[in-house]
Amino acid sequence: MLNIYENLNIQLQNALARAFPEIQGNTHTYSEFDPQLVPASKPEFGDFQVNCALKLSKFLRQPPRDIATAIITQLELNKEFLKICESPKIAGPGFINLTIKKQCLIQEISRRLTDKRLGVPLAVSKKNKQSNAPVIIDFSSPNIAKEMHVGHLRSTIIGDSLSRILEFRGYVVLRLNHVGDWGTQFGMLISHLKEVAPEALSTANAVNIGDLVTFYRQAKQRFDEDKVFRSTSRNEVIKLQSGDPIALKAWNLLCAQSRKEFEEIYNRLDIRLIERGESFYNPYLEGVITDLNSLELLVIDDGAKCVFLKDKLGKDGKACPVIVQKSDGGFNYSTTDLAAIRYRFNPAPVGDGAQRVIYVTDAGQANHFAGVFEIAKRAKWIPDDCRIEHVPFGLVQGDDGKKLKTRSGNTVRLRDLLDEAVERAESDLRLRLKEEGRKETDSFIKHVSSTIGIAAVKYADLSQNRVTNYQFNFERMLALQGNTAPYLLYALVRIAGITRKGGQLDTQTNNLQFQLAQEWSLIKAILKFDDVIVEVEEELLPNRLCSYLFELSQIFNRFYDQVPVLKAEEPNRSCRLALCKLTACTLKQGMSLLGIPTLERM
RNA sequence: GGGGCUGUAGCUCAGCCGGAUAGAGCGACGGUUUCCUAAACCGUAGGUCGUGGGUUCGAGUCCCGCCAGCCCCGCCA
Repeated sequence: MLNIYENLNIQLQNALARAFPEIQGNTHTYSEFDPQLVPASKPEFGDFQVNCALKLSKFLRQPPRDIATAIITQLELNKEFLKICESPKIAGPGFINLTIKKQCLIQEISRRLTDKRLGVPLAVSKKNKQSNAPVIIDFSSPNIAKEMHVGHLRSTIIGDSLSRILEFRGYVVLRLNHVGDWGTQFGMLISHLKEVAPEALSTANAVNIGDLVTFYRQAKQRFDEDKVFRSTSRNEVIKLQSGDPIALKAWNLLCAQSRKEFEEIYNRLDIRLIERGESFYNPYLEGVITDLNSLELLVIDDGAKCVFLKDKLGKDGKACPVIVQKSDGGFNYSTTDLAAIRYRFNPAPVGDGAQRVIYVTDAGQANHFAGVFEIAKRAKWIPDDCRIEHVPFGLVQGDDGKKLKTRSGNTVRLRDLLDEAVERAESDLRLRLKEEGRKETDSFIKHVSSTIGIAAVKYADLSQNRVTNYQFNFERMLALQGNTAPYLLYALVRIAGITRKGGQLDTQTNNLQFQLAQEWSLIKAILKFDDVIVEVEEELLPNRLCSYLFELSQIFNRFYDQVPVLKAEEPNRSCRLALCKLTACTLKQGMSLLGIPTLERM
């Protein structure tokens, strides 16, 4: 109901200005002009409430209820307002409760029945020239030569959903996979392989990903324990970064091997990404240093080139440094991230010309990003009308509240985690079929259980506010009831059932009419979709979309349970079918923005 | 030592620009099926919003102190 909200808001601003002209001339009272129009906190209060009378009371030196009365008087003089809204009511200490006219809601519903975007407007960029400027979402970002593990789950799922939401709003979204393909750890892997498995560095497919992981672990251990190995590794990185052909070939082979593994997971999750690893920014690293140097931001400390942060204080009360070039001449992740920021905001052809850059990484990197963003801002690499944001998320924990591990204490591989979700979904389904005496084909069972399993993993993650740690639990996410993917999928299955039993969802919409409370609450829930999408775009919190879809499903299930559709008399039958259709479209669209496909039967 | 995040029902969590009597789900307890998939629906019980101050007409929400947990803090990413 975005359009209704905006319309009402303007009417209220006008009413306020007419009722109290004295607040108009006051320069510092922008907030007093705000009618504070918000959705009603409870259904009894109507659809919207206006909270400003209480706030204005002090400024105007009048009781809140008098102020509310004056606003209402002005509103009721306005024909435009009377078309939309029932007569406003003053409640409590001075709230104004607004109820939208039923005819107006019906109009909105019939408009939506023919609107593929379900009321969600396309975003209009503030600047015309920027309308094609991409939004960059940097997410997933696994490391080459490692398998994807549970640590990549949240970034991948949340980043994908945010991408889908911004794409739906009409932005050009660049989904960048900033894979770790360039750091010191890479040098140590190559050094180690040179000794133990040189064929891996010259022959394609000589080692599989599992072996690579083992080699990586060994290399890491040597790196931590052996000084000599540490310095050969660092040399190896420098060789690579300066374009040594042998090192480059080895590197390419390792990347190709890992890429196969990643692609498999992304295909299962139905996630598209453009791989643009850290190595991509290699040609731009030097430029970062020269730029920072010419801006006089660089300080050489202990042999390393650093930028000292303004606000943050380090250990001894001194400013906190960010190292951008190590004493051995090598660059590190801060340098890469700075080069990436510069490139992403810089106009083409040597940049992406982005309007907004979003990083979906764990909350542990908050300090790092705060530092890097500060430097980029001081270097003026971020245009004033552009945004850069770190979208942090908490740890994935097990039931014990600690970082999720396997029983043997290893990190959980993402592929194993997905396998288990699907297996559990399948055994639930088979048990259910047996109990109900249903017979289904194997391909049906496979399809349904893999859809449910993956959906459950995604939904469980997305439905929680991302900033808190997330307790991973198969039973809970696959539960047949509650705020889970299966519950939402089931609501859609019920609607599909109505279609199968002869309900034509595409019925005439000229003369919609509704009487029952269950119908009206469904209507109001459907109409909130656009508000939710716009809110998620701004706040980057997909859990708000999940809550909405859950509520919509609950309200629909109540409607389905208490109100007959197919057996109703006309015109109720057609009108109810229209609501079913809109519910289905809204749920499907919402789920697809979460990256979750839906089912006809389950 | 410095910084960040978190603390809300037995459990897992929502809570939007500060607004009316703090909400869900699970679990517990009780009910509903000649009817479109009961993977559903209806009802009951359950709270000192970590804690102490402050700001405000009004604080779970903002500010300050304290307690607890997790994370980060110069050559890993």
